[in-house]
Amino acid sequence: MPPLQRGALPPVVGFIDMDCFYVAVERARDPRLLGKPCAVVQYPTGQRGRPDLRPEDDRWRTGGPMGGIIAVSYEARARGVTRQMSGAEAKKVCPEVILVQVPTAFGKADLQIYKDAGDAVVDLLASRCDATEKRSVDEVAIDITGAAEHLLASRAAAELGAAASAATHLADSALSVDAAKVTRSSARQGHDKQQSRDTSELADGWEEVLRRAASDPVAWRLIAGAVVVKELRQQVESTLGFTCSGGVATNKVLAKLGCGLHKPNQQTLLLPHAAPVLLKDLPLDRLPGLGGDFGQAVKSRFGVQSAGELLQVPRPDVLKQFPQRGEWLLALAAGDDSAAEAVKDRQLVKSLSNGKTFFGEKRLRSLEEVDYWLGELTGELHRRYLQQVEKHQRTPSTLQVSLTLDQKEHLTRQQPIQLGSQGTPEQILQTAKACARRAGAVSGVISLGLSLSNMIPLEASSASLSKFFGRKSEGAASKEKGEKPQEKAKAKPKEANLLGACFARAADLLVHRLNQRPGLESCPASEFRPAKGSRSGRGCFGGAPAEHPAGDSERAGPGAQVEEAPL
DNA sequence: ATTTTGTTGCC
DNA sequence: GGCAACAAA
Ligand SMILES: Nc1ncnc2c1ncn2[C@H]1C[C@H](O)[C@@H](COP(=O)(O)OP(=O)(O)OP(=O)(O)O)O1
Ligand SMILES: [Mg+2]
Ligand SMILES: [Mg+2]
Repeated sequence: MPPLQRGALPPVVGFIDMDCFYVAVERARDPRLLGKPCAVVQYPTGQRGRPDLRPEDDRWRTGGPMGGIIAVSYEARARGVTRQMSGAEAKKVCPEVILVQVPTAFGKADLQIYKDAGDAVVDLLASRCDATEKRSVDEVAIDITGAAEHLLASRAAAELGAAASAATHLADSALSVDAAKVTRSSARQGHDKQQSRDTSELADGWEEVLRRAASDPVAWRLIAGAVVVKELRQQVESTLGFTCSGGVATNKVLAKLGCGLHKPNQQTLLLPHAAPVLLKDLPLDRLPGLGGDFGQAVKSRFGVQSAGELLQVPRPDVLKQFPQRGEWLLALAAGDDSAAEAVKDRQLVKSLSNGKTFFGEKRLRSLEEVDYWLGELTGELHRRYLQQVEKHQRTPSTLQVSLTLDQKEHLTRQQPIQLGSQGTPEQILQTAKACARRAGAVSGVISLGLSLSNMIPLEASSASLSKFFGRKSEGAASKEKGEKPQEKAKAKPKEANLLGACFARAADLLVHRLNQRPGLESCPASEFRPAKGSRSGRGCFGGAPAEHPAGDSERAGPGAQVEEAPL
């Protein structure tokens, strides 16, 4: 990997998470919400033929059913409002709370305004980053090694130190370590440990850090990274009007962990020496991949609660209980770089999906009803598909239908679809119906979902290809957003697959080398199987397999699927 | 009684 | 390539 070869030094990784994001998007549209306790709700978007609520309509909810809360302002959090509450419950604990309903289109929630806002953040960040990875609608991981090194070379050390320390929490400060002790569920709600931002706390520890960093190149680059993140956050706020929190560390896991320690509108630097301090009492479920059944199994298997406790378990015991993932697990609990994937350069989503659930009485009882809702879902997805063609010159090649039937059975059916640049809703609907028929969707349908995936570039113009190669291999800020270079789609009946076929292999290798590193990485779910019937409160829409990562030889791999020993 | 997106294992 | 399961925001 020519451009970013940095010898043995680890990269400088930043992580950005927007503050109460959907609320922030609504506040940017309607400043009356600024400073007020408010929340965004999804009204149970049910019946056929109800008028849609467009983004520009008055969407404040005052009476009737209030829907479920999906985002909460910090003012409302302080008064006890939480996600997952119903609007009515929120009104009980906080009568002043303003509830804004998400727009609807095609008879269902329409999240487009939030997606657009999230994309704008990614675009802005990408201007200064070596790699920009969209992690969710409101999160971005960034490789800022280049920008940090540039600052180191162009600004005086004292100036950098002053700028970083004035704006950045240290992850091993007393306040940070306290913030790390709360479990995932309480951390998500926001708590006082995260919020106090007086300067005496910020100063805590910085003097010594700056002294020691003089002879520590890794630390110095990270400190410069904190300045980069500070500037990027400022730019996001002034350009887009959203505040966010930031984290800086040598890998994605730690950067994200740091990011979550102080919110809203704050940032945290997690230097290598702080990792053990922070992880010692960190509840295991705060680590990525351990927030679900697997994390619970790890906890109960060893009788541990924190990452520090897990590290006390004799290594052979861990490896015996979790042969495939034991090494990864221990590296993760230690905050080791080898447990985290490199920051990928992917600025766009890999799939477009939507879905709707039909509870109880609303269960779909006939083929006619199923087809009606497939039509509504198709309408929305087609609109989004056209947007991808226009804005990003790419088209999906797989359609997946997912549905839940009466007895909780969940099924998916997929098939290739050729939409090119001018696909029609009818084309999507016909394919969707075919999939639904194969799945046996006739009556007792509790949920329906559609997904378009396997995005491929439209138009194998030599321009788009050489752009891809040229920019990437020079390593300079590439504006490519991460589509698969192999397999070009025909924009029109013409344009065959010539260049695409020629370059597919080389492009694949190149992308792979830029995006992947060897090592432990990844956090799958083998070696742990949930109890038989234990699939109760989970989501309905199985996502679409977006694409194959063209797996590099040695993963923790399939082959030896090992059942965990019973308790 | 939510709606998305991404990953991995297995065939 | 197709499908199920899991994890996350
Ligand atoms: N379970 C969910 N269902 C639907 N939408 C969700 C869910 N979780 C999160 N979202 C949406 C709404 C959020 O504003 C947005 C970003 O999530 P997240 O970062 O976890 O919280 P947040 O941005 O609202 O607050 P915070 O300031 O704590 O980050 O994604
Ligand atoms: Mg957020
Ligand atoms: Mg988030």
